[in-house]
Amino acid sequence: MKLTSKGRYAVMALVDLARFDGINPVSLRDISLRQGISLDYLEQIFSKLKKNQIVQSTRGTQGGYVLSKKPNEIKLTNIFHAVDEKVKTVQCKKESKKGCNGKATKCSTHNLWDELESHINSFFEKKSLQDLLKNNNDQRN
Amino acid sequence: MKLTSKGRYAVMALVDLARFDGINPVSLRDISLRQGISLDYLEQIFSKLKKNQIVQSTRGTQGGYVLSKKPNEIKLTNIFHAVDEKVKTVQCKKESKKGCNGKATKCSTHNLWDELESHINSFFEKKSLQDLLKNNNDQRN
DNA sequence: CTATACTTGACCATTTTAGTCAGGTATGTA
DNA sequence: TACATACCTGACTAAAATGGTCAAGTATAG
Repeated sequence: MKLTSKGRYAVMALVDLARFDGINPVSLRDISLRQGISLDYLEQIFSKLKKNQIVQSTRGTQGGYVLSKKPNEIKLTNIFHAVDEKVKTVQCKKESKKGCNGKATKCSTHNLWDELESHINSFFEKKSLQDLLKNNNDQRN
Repeated sequence: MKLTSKGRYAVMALVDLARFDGINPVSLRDISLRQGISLDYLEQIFSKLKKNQIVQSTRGTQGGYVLSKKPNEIKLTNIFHAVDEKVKTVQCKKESKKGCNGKATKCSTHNLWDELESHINSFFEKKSLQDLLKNNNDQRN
């Protein structure tokens, strides 16, 4: 099991965005430099965040991104969901109504993954961007 | 995030092993047929399970595998650990004592993954093979 | 002695990941 | 209006992980 970088980068970038929120929107270039994430990759990620109404963009000189909501209203679930970071436990290849993999019954581990998914999702439901900010006030880059 | 098949197969095979535990050890060939898992792949998996003292093997005709402990003593943690199924949250590429990725401080998501790991592991700590058997008494293949 | 079963290690096709690259479009400012 | 800045889109790709296969054994019960 693993978490991919895309989800981690999304969270890092949003924390950065929240922290440097001010008069002007924050440009991806700045985030790229501060967080050490490729600009091109950030654009891919922010494109998805925008589609999911987590951030808003302003074009033109001095443009950039702003959070759509307050940090405490943005749950990690929202972020991961936005960047297609799925908590996908290994599914049975062919799942029918009755069973898995062409068998007549469900495989013995079927319920297990369902439970695990709930368990993990509940973790991400509880955590908001605000929670991460609290722990990192002293970190400016 | 995802769980790989190896861990799932290991659990499925052990559930099968526990269920068909009898006078003779259970051969991998039987498990392979019942669970629809490639024999060669099962051998890889059981080699690791054996090294971690989760199963014991008997060679020769009518040989096979047996659980080393009772089903309620085998936690899922043990199984996943044995087959190298790590709950690896994405680590920072270069983590030093003070910071990540060559920076002076820890990255903003660092603690998050640690917490998540604990959260997931606690789930696997609670579940034993016995728990899975209970839910699947009616499933004979 | 031989069939069965475990053991080991090399190998590989496919998929996913983590980006890069190229070529846009939109807009604030001078 | 020009132009620099910033967002936007989609195609492409090297490297790693995944999910196995294949070959060649060794050990032992009967």
